[in-house]
Amino acid sequence: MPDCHSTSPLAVESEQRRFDSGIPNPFDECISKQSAAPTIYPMNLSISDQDAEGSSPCYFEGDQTSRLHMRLKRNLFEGSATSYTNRAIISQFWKKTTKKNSPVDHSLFFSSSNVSSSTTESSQEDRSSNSSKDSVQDLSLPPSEAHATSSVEGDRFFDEHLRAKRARVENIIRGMSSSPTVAIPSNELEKDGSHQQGGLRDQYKENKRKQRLPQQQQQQQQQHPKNLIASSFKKHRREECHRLKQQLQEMQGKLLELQEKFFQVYDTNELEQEEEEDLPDANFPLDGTACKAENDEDAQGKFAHDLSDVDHSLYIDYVQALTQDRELTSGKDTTRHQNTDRKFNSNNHFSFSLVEGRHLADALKYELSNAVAHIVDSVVQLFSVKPSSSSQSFHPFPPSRPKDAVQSDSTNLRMPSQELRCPQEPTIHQYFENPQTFDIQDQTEALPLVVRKSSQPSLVNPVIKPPCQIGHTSTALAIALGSQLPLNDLPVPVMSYGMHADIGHNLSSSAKDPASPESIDLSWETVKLRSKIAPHHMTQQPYSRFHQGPVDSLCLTHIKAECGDLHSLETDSSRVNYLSVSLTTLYIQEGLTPNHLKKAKLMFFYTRYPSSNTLKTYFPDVKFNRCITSQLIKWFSNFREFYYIQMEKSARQAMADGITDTNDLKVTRDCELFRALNMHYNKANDFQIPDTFLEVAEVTLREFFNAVYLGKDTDPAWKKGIYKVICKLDTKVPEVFKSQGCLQEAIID
DNA sequence: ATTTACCCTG
DNA sequence: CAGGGTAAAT
Repeated sequence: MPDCHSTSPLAVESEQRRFDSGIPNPFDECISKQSAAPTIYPMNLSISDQDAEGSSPCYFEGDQTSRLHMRLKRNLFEGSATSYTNRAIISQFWKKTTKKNSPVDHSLFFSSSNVSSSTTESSQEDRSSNSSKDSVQDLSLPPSEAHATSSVEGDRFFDEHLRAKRARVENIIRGMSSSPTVAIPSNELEKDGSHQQGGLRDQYKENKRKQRLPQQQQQQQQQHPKNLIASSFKKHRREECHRLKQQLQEMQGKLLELQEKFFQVYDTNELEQEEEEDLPDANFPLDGTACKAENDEDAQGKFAHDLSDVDHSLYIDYVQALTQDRELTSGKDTTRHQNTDRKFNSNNHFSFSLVEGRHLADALKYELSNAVAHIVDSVVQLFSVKPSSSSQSFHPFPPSRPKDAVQSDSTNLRMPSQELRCPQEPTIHQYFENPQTFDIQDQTEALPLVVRKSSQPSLVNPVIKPPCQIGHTSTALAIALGSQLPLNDLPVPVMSYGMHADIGHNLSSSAKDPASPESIDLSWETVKLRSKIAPHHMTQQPYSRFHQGPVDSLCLTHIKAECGDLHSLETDSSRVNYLSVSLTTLYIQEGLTPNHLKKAKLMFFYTRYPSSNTLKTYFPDVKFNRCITSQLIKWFSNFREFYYIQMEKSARQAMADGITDTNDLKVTRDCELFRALNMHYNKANDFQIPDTFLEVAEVTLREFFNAVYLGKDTDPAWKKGIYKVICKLDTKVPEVFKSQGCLQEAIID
């Protein structure tokens, strides 16, 4: 398969592209996703794709809180990375608390929200047939009564304020509930007698509503008097659902206007944002009652998407602000709390009482500490395990993940269940699945490659037990421990691949086909991209810590170059994430090893210009990516460099020796040139250099001799022609090199 | 604009 | 052997 020198680069590139396109690389897939949506989140707090999937049914059979939960989690993906940790934790907390006592949490988060309180009522009605009257009454209770368990000091300071605020909000709610266009199927709200033709409603109907509502809605409003709507809705609930939603939109619009009026103190900037949210919001909470009552799945699915994203972020911001407030003021500074409450009340449909906020803050702190403790325990457990011990003791991941990785291996890399998995894992599991095809020396030698350069692995005498005698995970652990590297110095560069692949690809996993061709070749661009991300985003990137490690150990030149500016990005905030990810990296440890280098050198006897495809064929145990490929190509480039230098030197020596006829130039196993080459490519002298290589060397030597003899060396590009000739002399590498035991077998030759 | 190869240095 | 600069190729 020799090809001329001039076309070799092209061939290499084209072959590589073909390979990349033909073989789906999970890593590349993840990279592409990541590049499309760079938000990151820690492994241990990662959210499954199912959770992120907006159409996941599990969130539609639940109550509004479940939907909100989903929306919150989705916001975690879509939001900025700056606060993802907190948000993820909050999401966890949310899930946990809503499972335990969702009704309470309803009121916890929504009790004082005019919008969501109706939702709460409806949810409770659906479940327990409680009258809305009772619910409203609950809402009317002061915080101290509504949450009798609260013992937080300083509640009294806010009772008056909160009571007044709640009273006003409830008044508005009642007014809204009694509106003729309210699409509440049940009569509870009407029965409770609390509905009034509120002056506020009329006021806004006259002043603002017509300006804000779409034309279509105004027409509908005129076409359907309140009684007609109520009756027709009862008779034809499903048929009227669409119209109902429009009416609910209208209600929502009025509600927003009421909020604006009610909290008119607040700036106009965020009001604009609210107006943008007008339409999506319109379908949400109030109509949740109607839709749930009529059991309209379509509407439910729509509603699940209609909770404004701003609500989530604002909610989280509110939680953060509330927590901060509490820590700063210890419940004494009422002004700050009031400001916080009012701010979020005005711009958000969420609302908290102080007591509720404190409950939430406490719960969040508890969950945070638990999460940290769990991670620390996992790490301690991991690194207290001895290499020879069982692997069962180390399972930083959900139990299904490694199993899944093993099962799927590299055969079906597009399985949705794998999208969250680090794409490097299959390789490790490949390793474990076929230990005989891997040389454990590869792994043990990989890390000290730079640390102790002098060590030369013996091809004939493998020292280390085959990995099949060692637990799988503990083998990986042994690799890490055997390297005698501190945790911080675990080999990094390849890991950063896995990490940044993990980091963001989930965000767009549903949006981008992982197998799409354009998503394959983006891995390296992603590395570059991430290296240029603003520091405040990088601070939470778990792999930033790794870059102080022995980067050279895995010889990933480009990563070293590209990510060099990440050295200064270590932050304590990444510690937890770093720990969790470092566990992952034990699995995805890979790279070119000294044995790979030795093998490449032996391959050089057959091919001087191997294509990337050839390299991939003959290094089946290497998880190829751009960096690995570049490294291998660079190796051969270095081989060629040395080779041609030796040739030129020998040719000049021959000319200095008075040789005039190229036929007198011979390359034998006894000559100086051969010894130099053998020393370089076959230092252990345990490989029988093929005769074809001697012939190639002889041709090369003659080419150099002729060039020098003819004085072509004055031309700066005088070697090009020689390269062109030599590249055609590549011969096929023996098949034995494809197998893992190739070194031993080849040596026997 | 990106990739690749060559060349040089350490 | 890796890193970096440069130029050529795509």
